[in-house]
Amino acid sequence: MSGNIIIYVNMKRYSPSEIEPKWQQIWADTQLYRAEDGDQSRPKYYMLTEFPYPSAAGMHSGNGREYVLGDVISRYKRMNGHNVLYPMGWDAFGLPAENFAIKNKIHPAEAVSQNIANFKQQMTSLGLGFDWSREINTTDPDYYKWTQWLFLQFLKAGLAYQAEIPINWCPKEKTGLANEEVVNGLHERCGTPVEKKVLKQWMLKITAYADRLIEGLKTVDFPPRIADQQINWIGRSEGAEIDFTVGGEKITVYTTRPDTLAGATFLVLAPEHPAVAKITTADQRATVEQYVKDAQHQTELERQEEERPKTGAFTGTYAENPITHEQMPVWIADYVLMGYGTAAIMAVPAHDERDWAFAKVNKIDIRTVINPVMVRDDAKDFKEFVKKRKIVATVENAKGEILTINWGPDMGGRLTVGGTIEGDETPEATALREVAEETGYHDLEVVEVGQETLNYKYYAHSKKRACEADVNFVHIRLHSDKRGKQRLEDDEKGYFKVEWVSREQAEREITEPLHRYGLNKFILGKPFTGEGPLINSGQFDGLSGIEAKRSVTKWLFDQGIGRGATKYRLRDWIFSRQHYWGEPIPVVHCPKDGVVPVPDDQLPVTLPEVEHYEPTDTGESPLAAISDWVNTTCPQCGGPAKRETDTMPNWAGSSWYWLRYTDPHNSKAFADPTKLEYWTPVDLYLGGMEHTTLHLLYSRFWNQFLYDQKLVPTPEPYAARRGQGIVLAADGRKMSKSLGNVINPTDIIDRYGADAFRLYILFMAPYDETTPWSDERLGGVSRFAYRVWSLAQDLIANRVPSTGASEINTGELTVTVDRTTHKTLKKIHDDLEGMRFNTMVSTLMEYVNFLNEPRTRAALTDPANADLAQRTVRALVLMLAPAAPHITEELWHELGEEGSVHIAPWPTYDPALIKDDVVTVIVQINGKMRGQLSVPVDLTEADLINLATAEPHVAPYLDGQTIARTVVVPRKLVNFVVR
RNA sequence: GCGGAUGUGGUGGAAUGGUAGACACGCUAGCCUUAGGAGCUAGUGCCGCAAGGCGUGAAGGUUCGAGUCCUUUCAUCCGCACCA
Repeated sequence: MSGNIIIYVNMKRYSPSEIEPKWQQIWADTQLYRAEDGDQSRPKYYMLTEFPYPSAAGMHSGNGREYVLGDVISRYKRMNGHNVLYPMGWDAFGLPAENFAIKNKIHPAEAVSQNIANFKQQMTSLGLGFDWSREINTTDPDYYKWTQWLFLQFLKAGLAYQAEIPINWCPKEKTGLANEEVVNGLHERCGTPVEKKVLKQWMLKITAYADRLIEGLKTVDFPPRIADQQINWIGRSEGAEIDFTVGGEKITVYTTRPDTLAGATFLVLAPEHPAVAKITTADQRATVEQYVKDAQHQTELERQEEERPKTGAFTGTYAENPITHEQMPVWIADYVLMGYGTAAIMAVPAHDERDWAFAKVNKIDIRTVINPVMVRDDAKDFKEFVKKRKIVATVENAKGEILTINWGPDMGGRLTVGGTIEGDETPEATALREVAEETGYHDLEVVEVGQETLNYKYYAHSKKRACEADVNFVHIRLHSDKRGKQRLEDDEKGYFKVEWVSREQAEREITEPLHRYGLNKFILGKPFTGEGPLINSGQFDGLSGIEAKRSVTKWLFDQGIGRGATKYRLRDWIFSRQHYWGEPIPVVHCPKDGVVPVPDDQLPVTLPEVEHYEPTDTGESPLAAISDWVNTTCPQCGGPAKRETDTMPNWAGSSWYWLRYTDPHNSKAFADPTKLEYWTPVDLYLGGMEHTTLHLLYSRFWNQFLYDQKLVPTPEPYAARRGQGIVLAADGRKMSKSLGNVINPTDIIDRYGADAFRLYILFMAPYDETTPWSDERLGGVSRFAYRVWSLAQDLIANRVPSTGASEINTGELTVTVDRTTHKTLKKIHDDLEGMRFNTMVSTLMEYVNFLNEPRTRAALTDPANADLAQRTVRALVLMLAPAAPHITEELWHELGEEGSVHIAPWPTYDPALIKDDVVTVIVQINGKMRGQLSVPVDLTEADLINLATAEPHVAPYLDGQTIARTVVVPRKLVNFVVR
């Protein structure tokens, strides 16, 4: 290999800092990445990555990963003959720009344009192939004119409305927030605890599309975690609304469990429920008003505290349970939320944990209406059961400890007291008897006998038969420690220990389902929330599950006091912000005509030039202070009127931006229908997981609405969505300015070049995994780029075939090189199609390592093999082009090509060429690898077995053994099963 | 609590049910030199001098054969969460 040194010395050096800017300039000048509208000669491919908010900090490596992935796919698709649209733009409205402007005393637009220039430069230096002729900016009046126009379509369709509602208010940024922007009671952007404030807000009726947003997911290719998260967020639930008459007022409650209606022993309204004042009796008024006041002053954060005791206030009024005809007190409590369902519930303490806790605190009746049914796995397949009657007794002493019988780990573990009901004994009597017999304690008091009978099917292994037990539960308290002799059966003596354990220990260790049920019911406050046959429910007794729900709902409907109902967790989208730097909501308030949309020919409603952008304390937008702007004339009657001063949230511009890319300069429409028809839907949308329930949901909503308005051609905007993983800092923590562990793409490019950065991004992990950055591993990938360069230089130089000379290297090696090339072509193709970029890079590394093996490299640099060298280096350059566009473009031109490698056709593999004629077959004994054979592919099975039997490592294992079975997988393995 | 995902060397990560650890990083030893953030050679899952044995969070199961399929379980991460 000493010859290499000479080659290195004479070789043109690989210098990313020289070739990368050179090609970036040429690509820009030649508009290499320009997408052609309406080109029917090739399939279109719309590759979309989320446009960034152009912050002052510049691009971070998270953006970098996303755009590099999109770029690689774009380039691959383009080389495969697609008309690729890969656009980029700026989502530049929003508070950071406003805050930056306030701080630095410049106009937000100015701050934005500085940041954009910086971003664009960074993107270019990464070699990202965006079609810049389609660049958009949400803060450009030519763009937000159409954001406003689209908003007016919602308004005209009745899906935009104003409502006086308590909203999430951020006291620091002085603006209202969408529910999606509140995380754990804090504003997700600035971390300030969110308060409630009642304001008149513009709302978009996204809930009207709740079902469609769920259904639409079935028609698109989203990863399950994204689809599930959206479904979860929408939170569809089915149940019933039930009307109650309370003090002359009709109160409607929502429940998912109409089957438990007979178990409802009280009603609870949210403190903000409009009927509260009307139904409260005079003597309760002071208490109720105080409670409502307290609830108002709580922040979201306080309201979400864990293990918060259930508080509430009694209104003094009662409602009647329609099944039991019993009187149910009506309470208010903050565990019932204003925003969900009907803000009123029927409380069923026996079958709901929260209601149970509330009933306990406030001493309200608990009425059990379900007999639980449990089937242990081992009894599933049996038809016949031996019937039994049993009790489980949960015994508590004065210290709150639980009486347990410890059978030890192998004999059933820790239990409470259980036993069989004999003759016509009552459950209560059985429980007292069993406790005394098994533990000796006899000074006992029965606290409660459960109303339910649990049906339990199980297989008794000791007796080898399937049993069905009807079980009653008894809660017993120990009066004193007085203890007599245990009276035990012979098979019990000495096998268990009687032990008192703490509540916590009992919760950990008692796992047997029946004993656990008693513990949950009496001690832990976890009532049974499953389904089973109804009891204590009059005419509905015996019905269970769906059947019970349906019967009760139908009965309610027939009585005229209820109906089936579907509710969603999703709330309508609060679309108002009280800030300067956003799209003005394009309506005018006229004292005569009310809310009047600004006519299309007067759009856009542009932001006025102002001195101050600071938000106000009143909850009014700063625009309200600009009287020149606010005071206008009514488009309908021409009289004096005022402009709406709220602006749109920063999600508005991104709710339709992918549509604008198809026709970014259109001044007559948000986009030409034929261009929309050609380009949409987006074929692949790559973005961050954090947008799943925000931008991704909002933009699907807009698109579905626009589809209904016949303004866009497809119901779903994105045919496929993928989320890239987060790039962590080298220390495994999230990158953050405060930790000082941020990787700046520009630094990496300066040191290693864009191609190395891109290759490392692809190589570091599967694209959707969160993974730490590593400078060391980046160095490894950078060395790979150098190896490619030096290899390619050698091969390119070997371009003149020697005339007449016989090939020094045998034809066999030529075949091997070509075969490896074509195998690699296939693998790279498969990996790109499957988005397995990490293995794509490692496959290329293996390929280069193979070509660099002394024997191969010597052959490839031999003038006799000039043709082989040329086709090999061309294949390498083409395969590497999407990942490393600069080095490959440079080499492509050194190969004598005029055009760009990025519009060269993607190399295809020849299936005939990748077939091996010799394969390695492994030989196993009982599934363990013992030897290998190198054999011709077409060897007969009999010959293969013969060879395998004789293999030196294998033969000793077969000596004197009987071969019970021989498994042969052609071209793969032989497995001898011996006894 | 609900929903989703993930567990493989010192590290990032490879493995259509068929040789576990590809490709890299790091490390060890050696070579070379224009002394570099370089390059080259060899080695590197664990135990063992070796033969060999053991190894994919844990325990069962299916199979000729399991990292991969099934059951149970533990741990970690992400999202939601008083949603009736």
